[in-house]
Amino acid sequence: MSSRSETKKAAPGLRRRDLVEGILMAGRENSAATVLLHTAIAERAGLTATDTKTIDTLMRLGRVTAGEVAGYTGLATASVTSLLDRLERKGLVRRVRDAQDRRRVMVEPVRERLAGGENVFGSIRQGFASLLENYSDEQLETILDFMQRSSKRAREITATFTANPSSPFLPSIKK
Amino acid sequence: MSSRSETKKAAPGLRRRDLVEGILMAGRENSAATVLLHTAIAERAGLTATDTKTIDTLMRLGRVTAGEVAGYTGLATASVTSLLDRLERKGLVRRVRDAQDRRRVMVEPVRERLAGGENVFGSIRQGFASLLENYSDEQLETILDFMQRSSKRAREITATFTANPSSPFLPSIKK
DNA sequence: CCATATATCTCGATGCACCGAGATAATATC
DNA sequence: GATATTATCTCGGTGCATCGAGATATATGG
Repeated sequence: MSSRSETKKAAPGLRRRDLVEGILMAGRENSAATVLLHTAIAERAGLTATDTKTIDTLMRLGRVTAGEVAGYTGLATASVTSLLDRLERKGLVRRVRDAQDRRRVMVEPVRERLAGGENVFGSIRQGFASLLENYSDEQLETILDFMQRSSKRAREITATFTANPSSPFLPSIKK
Repeated sequence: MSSRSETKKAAPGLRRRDLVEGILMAGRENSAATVLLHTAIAERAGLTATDTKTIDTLMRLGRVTAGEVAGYTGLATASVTSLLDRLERKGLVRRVRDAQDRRRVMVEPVRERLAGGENVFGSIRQGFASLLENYSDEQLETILDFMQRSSKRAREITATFTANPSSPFLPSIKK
């Protein structure tokens, strides 16, 4: 793509400023590609953005109440009911009545269904795993460290958005 | 963070397997965080998934026709019209009649509006840029190389989905 | 137990992205 | 220069996620 100082492998010899610039650009590129991939997967499975967001949350947290789902998604409880209906009908989550407080409905992900090696996620995993063969152990450590810091930072930035509803976005967006 | 066994080459195969495993896990984590961030941004700006997808395409390709937007998004032309109406009303894209073929409408991104340093994207960039100060030049080269390969791979996988409508996804998804 | 609070669900209504079919305007073909 | 083709738009309609208000069931406190 951007063939400045067309060196072949990574980019040896680039000055640090160029490296930083390149990584930031690659980061945007990577974000866009990630979103497109997720969108394609969701579309294939007939899931809305809210559906996948909920599934991601459940995969992270395990088992939460329906009310907590409302909190995480920002939906009205009526909407959560139909959201969970959708997901349960597809076999992606399970509703379990809480034994302690039987008003509550616990929601849990059906992990076999979501992370099994025989579905898309398995083949995607394989696709990315093969990329890693090109790197030394030290390099893998660097990559791992960066990815962990990077997603932590992404979550921090996301939090500033969702927490502070009046933070600036695009200048004067018209509805 | 990774203050685990500082053994250097004790069990090379095993250690490496852990690294690979960790990176794959961090990758999922990172994907989820990225999607959440994008969703939060889009929501804040009142953009749908199709809107952001279109904007990403325009940022990549520059200027395309309305018909090409239909191709990239998979929308009917009627839907593209209202999609472009939405985006134009917000000042994010511009419609320009093609001088050569005046039936055609060229669509171009309003880059000042989308990538200016004073909006969210600028502050997000800043947030990620500061992460990079922790690494040596060699490490940055590794990170850059990996990110480039990674997004290339993501696009390849996405292509297999959109190209091959009957490839397997989740086992027996019920509508 | 009775009153009140809490968690989820049901129901009817609404908004909005999307679609198909036809209209409009410019271009290409003969 | 009549006809077919292409690119976009207009219009009416549809599906679906979401919502508010009220219903139902359970829990808690006096």
